[in-house]
Amino acid sequence: MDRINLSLLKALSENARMSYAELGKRVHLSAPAVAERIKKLEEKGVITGYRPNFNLEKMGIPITALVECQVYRTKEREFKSLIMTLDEVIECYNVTGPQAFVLKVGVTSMSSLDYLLERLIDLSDTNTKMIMSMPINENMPKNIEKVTEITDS
Amino acid sequence: MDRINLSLLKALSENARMSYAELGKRVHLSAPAVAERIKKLEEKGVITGYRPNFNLEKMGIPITALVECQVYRTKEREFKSLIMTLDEVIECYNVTGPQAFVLKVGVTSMSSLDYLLERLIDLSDTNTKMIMSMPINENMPKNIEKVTEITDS
DNA sequence: AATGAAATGTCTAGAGC
DNA sequence: GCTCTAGACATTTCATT
Repeated sequence: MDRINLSLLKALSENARMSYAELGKRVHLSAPAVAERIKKLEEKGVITGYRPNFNLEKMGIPITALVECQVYRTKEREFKSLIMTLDEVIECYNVTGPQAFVLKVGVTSMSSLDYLLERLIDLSDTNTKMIMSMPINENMPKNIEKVTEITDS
Repeated sequence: MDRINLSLLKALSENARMSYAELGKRVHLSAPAVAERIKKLEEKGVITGYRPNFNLEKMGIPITALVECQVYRTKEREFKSLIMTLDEVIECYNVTGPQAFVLKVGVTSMSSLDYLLERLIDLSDTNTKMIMSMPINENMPKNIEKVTEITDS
C-alpha cells in the first residue's frame, strides 16, 4: 500500500462511482494507471465491492435495531441457519462473549419486530436496542495512513 | 418507488459502479432513462452515496470490535465530542437503553484497543465484544419488495 | 417519463519508455 | 508501472413523442 493507493481508496470512499479520469486528476496520474491500480486492489481483495448507501426510512423501513442474541448452548447451528433465512436481518456480527451474535435488523413496524424476536427466542435470549441515529458512519479508521504500512510509490 | 427503481437499487447493491448502459439492460430501459431515475433517487435522498467495501485486515487493521458504552449521566455531551475525534471509531450507533452508544472500532493491536478504551472509560462504562466474523452484510432487508409501497411503473 | 441521435467524455488495450 | 494513442463504449443533452 502506497500513498497513491490510499488516496484512491479515500476518494472512492467519498464517491465510489467516480470515474477513473476524475480519480486520476486527484492523484496526478492517467486514467489507465488508475484503472490498473484499482484492478489490483480488487484482485488482492483490499476492495471487495461497491455499494450504494440507502436511507432505509425513505424506503419504508422506519425502524432499525441492534439485537444481541445469547444463543442456547445446543442451538448454535440451528440459530445460524435461522438467521440466514430471516429477511429482516441486514447485518450479523459473530462476536466474543455470551451474546455471541449481534444482528442489525430493519422492520416496518414494532409488531413485525415483535414477530421477529419471537422467532429468535426459541433459540436464544435476546436483548434489543432501538437505533435512534448513526452519528458516525465511515468505512475505515480515520488514521489509516498512520497505522498501515506505507511503501514508497 | 416502483418495481423498476427497486430493481435498479438491487443491481447497484451488487455493484455500485455498474454503468447506466448495463443497468438499462437489466431493467429494459435506455441509459438516459436509467440516469434520470437514479438522479431522482439521489435527489430524494433514497440513495445517499456510494462506497467501496474494504477488507480491513488487508489494510493493516486486523482487529475490529463492538464497544457498548454506558455513558455517565452528566457526561453525554463530552462523550459525543470525544468519539467524534477518535480515529479508530468506524461507526457509532446511538441506541435506546442504558448502553446508549455502540461503537464499531478498528485497531492494529490489542494494546491500541486498550488505549482506546482507557480514553472512553473516563466518561463511560464500556463493554467490548471482539468481532470474529460478519456472516451477513447486506444494505437493506431482503424482503424490501414485500414491505415497501410499490407504485405502478 | 421514455426514446434516439449527436456531442462529449471515459475506458481499455496495446505500444513504447 | 507509467504515459500516450486510438477505437470502443458510456454519458449527457436535447428534440421528439
